Amino acid sequence: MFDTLSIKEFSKLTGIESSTLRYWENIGLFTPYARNPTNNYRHYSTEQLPALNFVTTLCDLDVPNKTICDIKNARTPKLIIELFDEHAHHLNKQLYNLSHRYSVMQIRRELMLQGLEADINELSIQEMPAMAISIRSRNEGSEKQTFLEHISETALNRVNLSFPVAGYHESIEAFTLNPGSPDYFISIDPHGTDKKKASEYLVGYAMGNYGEVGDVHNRLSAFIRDNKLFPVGPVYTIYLHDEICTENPDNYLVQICVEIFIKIFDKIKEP
Amino acid sequence: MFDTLSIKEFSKLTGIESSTLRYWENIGLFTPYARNPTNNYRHYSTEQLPALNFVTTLCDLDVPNKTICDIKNARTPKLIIELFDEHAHHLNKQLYNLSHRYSVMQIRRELMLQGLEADINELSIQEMPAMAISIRSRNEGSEKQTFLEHISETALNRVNLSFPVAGYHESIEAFTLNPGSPDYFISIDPHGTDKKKASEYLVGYAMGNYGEVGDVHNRLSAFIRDNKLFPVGPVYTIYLHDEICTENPDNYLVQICVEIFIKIFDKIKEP
DNA sequence: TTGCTCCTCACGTCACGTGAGGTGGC
DNA sequence: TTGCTCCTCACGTCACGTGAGGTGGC
Repeated sequence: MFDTLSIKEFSKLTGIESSTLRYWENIGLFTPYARNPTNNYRHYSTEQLPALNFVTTLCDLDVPNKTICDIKNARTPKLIIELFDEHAHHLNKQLYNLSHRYSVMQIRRELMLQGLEADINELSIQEMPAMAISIRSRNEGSEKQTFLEHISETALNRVNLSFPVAGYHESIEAFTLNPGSPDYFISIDPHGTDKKKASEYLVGYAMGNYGEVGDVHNRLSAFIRDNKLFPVGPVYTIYLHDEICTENPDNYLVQICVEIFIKIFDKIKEP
Repeated sequence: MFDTLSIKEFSKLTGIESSTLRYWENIGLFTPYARNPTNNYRHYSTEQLPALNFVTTLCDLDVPNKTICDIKNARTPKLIIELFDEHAHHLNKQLYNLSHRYSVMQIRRELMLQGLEADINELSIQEMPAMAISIRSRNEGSEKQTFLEHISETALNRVNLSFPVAGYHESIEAFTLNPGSPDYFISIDPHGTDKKKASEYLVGYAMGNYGEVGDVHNRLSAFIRDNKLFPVGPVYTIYLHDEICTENPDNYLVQICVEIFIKIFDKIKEP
């Protein structure tokens, strides 16, 4: 008789917990090579490693234990190919979901940090890099939606919702007129096919629930007037802090970016 | 008072099962907006969607319900960033595992199909494309390992094991001498950095447990002699059917590929 | 009275993990 | 006698799902 391993040794060799090995025996998934007749100890053998590999490989593919049991004694290449085909879709979906969640986490981390580091009482002119976004919907019709109405309408689409929400106003005038109802609702989505242009922006902040921006539109207008700026492009309202990181909507932090004209004179001054 | 939704309506809006909503209320994770005082029905509101988004976003990141409960009323950007940082590693590992499993499934599917379509009693000359592999270990020393010994020694490395095992003999002579103990053990790993060369191969098959090839080495030698072939390269023994798709080791199917010299005369004849 | 939606509460499920109490051989 | 490894068996865990029995308003 060749070498045989105790449950502890076999557990160490394979990385599978003793409790799991006992459970797998109970449900008939994987049985020890033999039992010691006097003390009833389990004995495993290295000859069983291929049999174990069958079990762990299918486990890893999220095939239920019950199914593995059922096909164990009847497995054929045809059957396993069919099983794989069934599970391919499932795995693919999981893979997509997981990478999506990872993106959500990363972009939210980034925005939260920006919020923490921002001087939220000041207005400033910043050169901002391009940022991928995706358009959720155009906000048109007789009654323009607010952020909350938009969120309510698209609640089903959880994939979209989990990326931070933002608004897009076509001009500073549109923003000033109705800060809470942008012309487009967008998502800060790193895989989005649209872009927030790399450009010079006048940047301000406001705190409050979705759509509430306090007096920031007045302060922005005054700043533009005083500094003789030329706001040219759209206005982005980007929620850096939202329900994910604070309970009280009064603490939501929104960044307002107004694209401005880069004065040619300043440009020339640069090296 | 504005519009309020029944549990069924809210479930439909959000895609979350009624039973889950009830469970989440039980553990204090997510509470309805109000209750009807007479019949005790739950009422939900669209105003709750951000609060729900907080819960589902963290759920999606595999944060335990208990943890979500605990931080719900104390969440701050700092805390959430810390939580994300903790989970980033976890998610990354999952992502890696999942894509690995997908690869395992795909390559196994491919090999199983090849096994099903092969005429296993015939020898043939085939032009085979390059195939990515990875070297598991060199098989050297006084006593050369068999496949089973190798599998036993590397059992802990489940990631490696789940790819199909193959052998690499440096020459047809080495293979004939000891078919069950190759010079290298390799994995059929689509992301491997090594390669089975694209070339013309003499291909045969054998059935049986790891290392058992019956008389195929004799048949290969005879074929080479009769057809005046020049075996130049290594010999690959690739398990197309193994423990994953059949219980009885007698049914394992191994493909033997002997790289042969492509006669220049034949080459010139091609268009 | 009949449907209908909702309610509570207990128990089931899946794949284990834990812990109590006991055994065999050095 | 003391450790040590192993045993069985019952119960716990996590995040729900299911199903029985009952209620309120049309």
